[in-house]
Amino acid sequence: MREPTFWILTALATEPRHGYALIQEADRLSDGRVKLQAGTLYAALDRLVDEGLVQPDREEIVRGRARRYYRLTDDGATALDAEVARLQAGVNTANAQLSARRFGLGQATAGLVIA
Amino acid sequence: MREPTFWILTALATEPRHGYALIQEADRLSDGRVKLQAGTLYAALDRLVDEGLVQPDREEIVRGRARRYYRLTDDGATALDAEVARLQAGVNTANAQLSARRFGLGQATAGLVIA
DNA sequence: CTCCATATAAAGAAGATCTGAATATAGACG
DNA sequence: CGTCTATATTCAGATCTTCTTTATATGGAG
Repeated sequence: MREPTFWILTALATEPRHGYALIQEADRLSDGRVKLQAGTLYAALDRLVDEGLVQPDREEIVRGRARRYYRLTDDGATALDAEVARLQAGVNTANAQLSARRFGLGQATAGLVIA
Repeated sequence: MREPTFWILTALATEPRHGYALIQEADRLSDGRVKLQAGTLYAALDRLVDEGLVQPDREEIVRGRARRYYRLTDDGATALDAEVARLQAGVNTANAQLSARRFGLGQATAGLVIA
């Protein structure tokens, strides 16, 4: 699962949202780090609907513009759960490796003497 | 950063390794979940050297075959560190969203009465 | 003698994302 | 009154990484 997809599912986890709202929610949830591109978003939504991770929810017309709402399916929540576990495992492994690296290189600290 | 790249940097964090050893190390570190493809690996190594995250270390000839070792640069370690922090932030956010979802849906537990 | 593990390389396809532009309307600002 | 910005979706084309497949080479196991 790629990052934009991950953030779309994450943003949809709490409640149904329409495309444009997802762009803002991903931005908010990530403290401004994730800027979903419109092209990426709508293509990903179509794909996620095909895969059954997301479902069309309802459609509203606000100020002449259609808002198409999507919601996370149970399969989608399960997939996001699995992805989170996978990512956490990778993060833990990388942290352990980086710690070992620092241990190997930072030999000065091992010889630190309290004077 | 994509996953194969992430695992290459993670596997290189502790000591220099050659390509084939990286395939095995990524497999081991991920408990068999990550199978680096040879095509992916060697292409990624070239790219990472270009980007300065990895450096050629030394070359050995074992049983007529060349082993080209690579090691993680300080920039590479910094990049992996940053990636780990980024991933952890995403994981935390997704977990919070998934918890909120469960809270919203699993209303039965809120009304649980000790009889 | 063939199969398997070791070790790297390179070409072509696949697939998600990115870039940029198009379309449409309401409200704000000057 | 006209322009700019925010809202909202769509599409075409490019990019980039990864995947697949194939090729090459050799030592050891069966």
